[in-house]
Amino acid sequence: MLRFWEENQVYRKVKKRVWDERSSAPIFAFLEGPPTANGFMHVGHARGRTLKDVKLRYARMKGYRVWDQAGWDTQGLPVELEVEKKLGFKTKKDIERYGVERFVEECRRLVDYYIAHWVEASKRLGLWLDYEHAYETRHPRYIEAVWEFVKTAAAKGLLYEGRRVVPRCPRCGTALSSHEVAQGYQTVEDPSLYFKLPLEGLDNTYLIAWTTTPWTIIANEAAAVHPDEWYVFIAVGDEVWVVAEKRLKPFTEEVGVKDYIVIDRRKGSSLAGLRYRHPLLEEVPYHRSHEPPYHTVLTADWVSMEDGTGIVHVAPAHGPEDFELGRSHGIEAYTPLREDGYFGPEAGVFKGLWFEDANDKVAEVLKKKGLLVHLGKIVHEYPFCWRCGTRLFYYASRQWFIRISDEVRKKMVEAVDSMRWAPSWAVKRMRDWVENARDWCISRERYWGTPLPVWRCTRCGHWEVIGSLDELREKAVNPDEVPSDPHRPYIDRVRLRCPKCGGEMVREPFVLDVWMDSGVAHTAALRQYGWLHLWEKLYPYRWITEAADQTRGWFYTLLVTGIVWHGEKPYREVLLQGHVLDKEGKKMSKSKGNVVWALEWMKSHGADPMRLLLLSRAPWDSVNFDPDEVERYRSQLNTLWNTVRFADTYMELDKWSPAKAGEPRLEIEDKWLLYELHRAVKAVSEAIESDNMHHAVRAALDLVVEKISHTYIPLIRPRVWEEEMTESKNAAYKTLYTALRAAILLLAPLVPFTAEYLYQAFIKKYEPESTEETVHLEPWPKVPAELLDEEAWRAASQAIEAAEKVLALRTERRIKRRWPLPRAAIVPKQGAPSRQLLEQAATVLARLANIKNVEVSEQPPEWAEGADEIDLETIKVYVEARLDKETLLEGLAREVVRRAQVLRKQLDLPVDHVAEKLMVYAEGQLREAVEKHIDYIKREVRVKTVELLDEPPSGAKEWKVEGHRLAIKLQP
RNA sequence: GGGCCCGUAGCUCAGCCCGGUCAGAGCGCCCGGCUGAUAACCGGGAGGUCGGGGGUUCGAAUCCCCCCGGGCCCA
Repeated sequence: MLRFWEENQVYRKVKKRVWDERSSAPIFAFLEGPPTANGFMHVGHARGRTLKDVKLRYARMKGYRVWDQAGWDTQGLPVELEVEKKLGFKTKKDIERYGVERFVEECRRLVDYYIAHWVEASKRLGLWLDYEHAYETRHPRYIEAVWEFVKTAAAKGLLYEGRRVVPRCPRCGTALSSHEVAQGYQTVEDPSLYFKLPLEGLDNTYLIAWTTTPWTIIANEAAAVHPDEWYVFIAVGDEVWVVAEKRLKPFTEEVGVKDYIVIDRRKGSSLAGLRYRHPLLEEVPYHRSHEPPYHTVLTADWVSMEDGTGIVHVAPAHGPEDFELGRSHGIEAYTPLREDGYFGPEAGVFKGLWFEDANDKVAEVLKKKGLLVHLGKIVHEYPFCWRCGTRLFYYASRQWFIRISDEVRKKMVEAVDSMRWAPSWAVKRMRDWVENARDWCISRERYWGTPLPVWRCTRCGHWEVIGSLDELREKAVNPDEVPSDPHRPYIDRVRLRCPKCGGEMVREPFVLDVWMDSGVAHTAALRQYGWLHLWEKLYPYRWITEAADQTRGWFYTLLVTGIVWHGEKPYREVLLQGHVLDKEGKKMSKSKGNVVWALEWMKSHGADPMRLLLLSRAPWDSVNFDPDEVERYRSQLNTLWNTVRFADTYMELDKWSPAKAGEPRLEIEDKWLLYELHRAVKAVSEAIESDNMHHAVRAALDLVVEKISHTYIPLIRPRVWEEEMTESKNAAYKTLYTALRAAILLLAPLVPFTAEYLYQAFIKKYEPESTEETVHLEPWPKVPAELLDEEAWRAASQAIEAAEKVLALRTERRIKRRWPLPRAAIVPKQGAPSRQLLEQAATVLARLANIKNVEVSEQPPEWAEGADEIDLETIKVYVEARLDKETLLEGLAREVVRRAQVLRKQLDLPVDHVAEKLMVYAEGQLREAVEKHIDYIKREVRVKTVELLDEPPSGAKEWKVEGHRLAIKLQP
C-alpha cells in the first residue's frame, strides 16, 4: 500500500484535490508540534502521530480543506547535546576548541539524518502530512520570523535585559527557562543541614538556619526572618539558639534536642540588623571584607513557617528571592562558584570543588568548628537539566527576558478558558501554569540556535533589535558579512553603527531558547514558504495535540507568542496525550533498554495493528505497549478481511454488482444491519470529533466483528445459497456490500493501510466507475435516511437477543444447534413493534436459534405452560427448548446426511453427480430415523437408493452418533 | 505541602460527566458447534467485595468525604 501511495503520488493528489476542489469548504487547520530531530521515533511518538493522522484523515473525508503542514524542531540544546555525544565532548570548551563553525555543521548534518528517519518512519506509520513543505526551525526564513517576533515584543516593551538569578545547567553552560526547569524535576535525597550563625556581641548565641544545599553557605551574605512571626531564644546546654516559635517543636524533634529552656521571645522585626559572624569566615577569605548590611539579619515576608527554622540563610547569587532581597539592601550577588559548577580561587578551602561535592566539605568544616547542629536527609523534588540530567543550580547572570505582563497573563488565561480541552480537566492544569507564569528567560549561551537578534553598542550600551536579514543588511557597517543563513558564528561578525553615539554595535552572543523556535510555529511555518497570506485563514489553528508535559512546553510558548504577537490565542482545541509505557507499565528509557523503536517494529509487524493498540485507550491515559496485545488487534482486522472474502466469493460467483442491484425489497435483518451501520457511523464520527479515538476503535470493530460477521452473515447464509438470483439474495448482497463499504470507510482513518487495500481490491472491483483513486478521498459514509427503519431494528434486535438466550439454553441442555427446536412464540408487550415486523422478527429468531416454527400471538399459547420464557424490552418469547421424538429423528437423519456428504467429498464426486447406492448400518433411534426419513436422505445425499443393512458393510466408515453406532458406505 | 489522573474478571481495557435494564468487551482458559469465509468461521461457560471505609439516596462502579496503592504536575 505504501508503494501504491508512493508510486501514484496519492498524497500529493489528495492534497491538491482537497484544496483545489473544495474552495468553499471550511478549513481544518492543524498545527504540527515539531518533533525534535535528535533521535529516532519510538512508539510513544508513534501514538501521538497516529492520533494526528486519525483526526486529519477523518477531516479530509468529511470534506474539510485540511491544513497538514509537517514541521521539524531542528535546533537548540537537544541537538547540540546529541552532537556532543557523538563527538565525545564533555564541555563547551571542547566545542570552542573544535570550532563553532564545524560544530554547527555537524548539527546540521545530524538534523538532516534524523529528519530523513522521521519522514520515513512517519510515512511507514501512515501519517499523511505535507512533508514536502515541512517547516524547519533552522531555515533562514523561519529564523527571520522568530526575529520578527522578538522585535515585536521589544516594540511592545516586553523585551528586557536583566541580571537575574536563573536556573543554570553547569554542564550545558547555559541558563534554562522556567518551563524547561519544570520538565526536569526529580525526586532525590539531599542533605538536610541545620547550622549556627554566631551572633556578634552576644556570647554563645546563635541563629539556627536550615538548608538543603549546604554548598550555598559559601556564598551566604545574610539571614532572613519573617517580620511578623515570633522567635524564641532557647538555652541548650551552654548555648543560646534562636528559632521561630512555630518551628520550635518540629525543629527540636528533628535534630533530637530534648532539654532546652525558652529564655526569651521576640518579634522577627526586632531581630533585624543583628550582625552575625559568617560561619565560613576563616575558610572563605573574601567574606572578611564584607561589612553590614552583609552578614546581618534582614526581614522578608516570604520566610516560611512550613519547614526549617524560620530563619533562612540568604545567598543572593543562588536564589531568586535571595537575589531580590539582597538587591533591595544593597547586597551584591557575590559567589566564588564559577558558571561551570566548580568553585574558583575565591572559595578558599573549597577551591576546585564541584558544587555538589562541596556539600560534604561544608558540613565537615562546620562540624569541626562546632557550628553544625544536625545533618540529616530529606527526600524532595529538585530540578535537573531536562536534556542532560545534570543537577541545576540558581546562578546570577545577565540574560534576556520576555516580560509576562499582567495584561498578557490575563489574555492568556482568557484564551485558555475559551479553548476546548480534551480531557476537560486539562484546562485546570494549563490555567494553573499560565496564572503563575513568570518572565521568560529566552537567552541561551549556546551555538546551534536562532541567534538573539539584539545588537548592542560597545561604547554607550544602547541596544536594538533587528527583525530581518534585509534590515540587517541595511544597517550593517559591513553588509558583505551578512550571511544568507543567519546562524552562528558568521552572524556574529556583523556590526552596526550606534544611532545614539556612533559607536560600534555587536551582537549579544546568545542564541534563543529552542522553545521560542517552535513557539512561533503558528506564523513562522508559513513565513518560511512565503505563505503569510494564508495566516488569516489558519489562525487560530483549529486543533493541536501533544503529550501532557507540553502544557509547560509548546502549548505554553505558542500561547505566549500568539498573545504577544497577534493578541489572539493561537489554537482552539487541544488534545492531551498520555505516555506509552512498556508492557509492565514502566516508563520506557534508553538506560533500561525497554524502548520500542517505531520504525523497526513496524517493519517487522506492520503499522495498522499497532495503530489500533495505540488508539485503544483514552488518548490522555498511558497505554502499555505489549506485543501480544498488538496481535489481538491483528486478529480483529483478520475478521474484516475474511468477511470481505466471504462477500467477494459469492458476489463474484453470481456476477453481482451494486450497479445492477437496483432497489430490492429489504428483509428485516437487512434493515437491522443498515440501522446498526447508521449507529456505528454516528458513534465513530462523534468519537473522533470529541477526541475519544478509543471509542471510535471500539465502535468500528464492533460493527465488523459483532454485527456483520457474527450476526448478519449467519442470518443471510440461506439467502446467499439460493440457486437463482432472487430478490431476497440481491437484497442481502446489496445490504452486505453497503455495510462492508461503509465499514471500510469508517476504518480508513484508523487503519489506513488495511482500508486502502480492501478498497482497492474489493470496492473498486465492484464499482470500477464510481470510486476514487484512494479510499481517503471518499466522502465519510452516511446511511440514507430512507433506509433507516428504527422499528424494524428494534424488532430484529430483540429477536437476536432472544436467539442468544436460546443458544445458551441449548448449550445448557446439550442440544446441538443443527437440531431444530420444535417451536417458539413471540408475544408482544406494551410498545411492541407492529405485527408485521414481529412476524419478520420471528424468522430471524427461527433462523439464528434454529427453531422450526416461531409464531406470533397476542396471548401465550397453550404449550407455553412449562416452556422457557424470555422476557425482553417489548416482547416476551416462549420457547420449547426440548426435542420431541419427531425432531429428534429428523435431527438424527441429518447427522446421517452430513456424514454421507463427507463420503461424497472423499470420493471427490461432482456436486451434481447422483450416486448409485448408500449402504447404511445404524442402531437404535438412529435406525428409526433412517427408516423414517429415507426419502429425505436420498434427496440430500443425491443417491439413487438407500439400503438399510443389519451388519456394517465392509469398507464402511464408522461413527458414534449420539451414542448410537453408525456405519455407511457410498457407491458412486 | 498543594493540585490532577488512574485503581472494574487471569491480562488489556469500556462504562462513571447526565445515579436505576443481571457490571460489559477483547484476549487467555474450559466446553461445544460448523466443515459450502476452512492455514477460516461460530456458540456457550467459568471468573469480578467495580482499591478500602463512610455518607447522600427508595436505589451508587457512577455523586460527596476520608484512607490506601500507582503515576503525573506544581511549590
